[in-house]
Amino acid sequence: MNYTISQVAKKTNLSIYTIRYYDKEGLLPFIDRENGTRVFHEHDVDWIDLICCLKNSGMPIKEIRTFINYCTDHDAVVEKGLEILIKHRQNIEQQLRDTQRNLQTINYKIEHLPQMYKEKFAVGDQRKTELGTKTTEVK
Amino acid sequence: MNYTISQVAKKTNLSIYTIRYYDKEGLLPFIDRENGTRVFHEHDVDWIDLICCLKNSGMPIKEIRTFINYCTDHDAVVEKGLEILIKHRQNIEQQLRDTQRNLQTINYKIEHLPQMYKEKFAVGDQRKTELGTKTTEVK
DNA sequence: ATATACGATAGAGTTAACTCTAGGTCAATG
DNA sequence: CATTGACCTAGAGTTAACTCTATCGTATAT
Repeated sequence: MNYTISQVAKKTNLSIYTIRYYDKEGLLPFIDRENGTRVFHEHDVDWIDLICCLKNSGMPIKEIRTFINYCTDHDAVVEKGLEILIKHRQNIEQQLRDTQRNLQTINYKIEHLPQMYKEKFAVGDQRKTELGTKTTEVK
Repeated sequence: MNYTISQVAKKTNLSIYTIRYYDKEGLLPFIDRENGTRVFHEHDVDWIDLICCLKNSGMPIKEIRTFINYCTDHDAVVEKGLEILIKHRQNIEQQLRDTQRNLQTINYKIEHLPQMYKEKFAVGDQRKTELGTKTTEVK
């Protein structure tokens, strides 16, 4: 089964612009052409899915191109490509930890926002800056 | 205890440029000045930490400004600010799921890369594209 | 035969988030 | 009193990743 660029756009949730941009940037050197028109095969979509995973997890286009080059270069082949994926997996694992920490932080901040507000911005009987709160508030 | 901009830069791992940029963008309307020079207090660093958490978890500068404006605006105050944080927490929870999915995907792709390579790029007794494997290939 | 639709390219424009440069103030030091 | 170092602003420059425009080619439908 073959696909046109607009069909692949739908399947991958990329815009047609983006797919052509990726091709221009050397991410899709394996796509066939018929009279200049791109022809996508089933397996191409698997590769594009991989590219999307790398992009979604923050790998820059240039590095994705390096990865694809390794994969299409018959000397380096899979080993070098695998090396990149395995290294990138560590990034994703780090992202996971970072996001978990962000979640903890925001939970803490949600709890403490009223107090942070009071300490810095509250007006009324107290002064506006923490000079005023220093009387009631101890660090 | 007061801090200069370069001390805050070290504490927060932001560059001096970035801190001034954030100020320019209205993220730090609460910073005091002495003869034009910024003076940072302890509580300011708490607020900058919150800003960093929001930024690290993908909130755009404009939205962070909106949040800060709510917090410094004595009419809207905490409720509106809390609303934004609570809504943003959902984004972070989504990021967590997305990252977990990315991790699964990359694990799968690491396992299957050799096969993906064979299917699309392998040479030898077979042709280079899948045209060879289907003999002629019909649309 | 012309309009419509879809494909293509080259290259310009956009956006976010910095990052840096030029030029200036001010306080302490030799 | 000149130099050094840290601060300031305005505004220009950078980078990544799109996103769009202009223009063209081809095929099908009316």
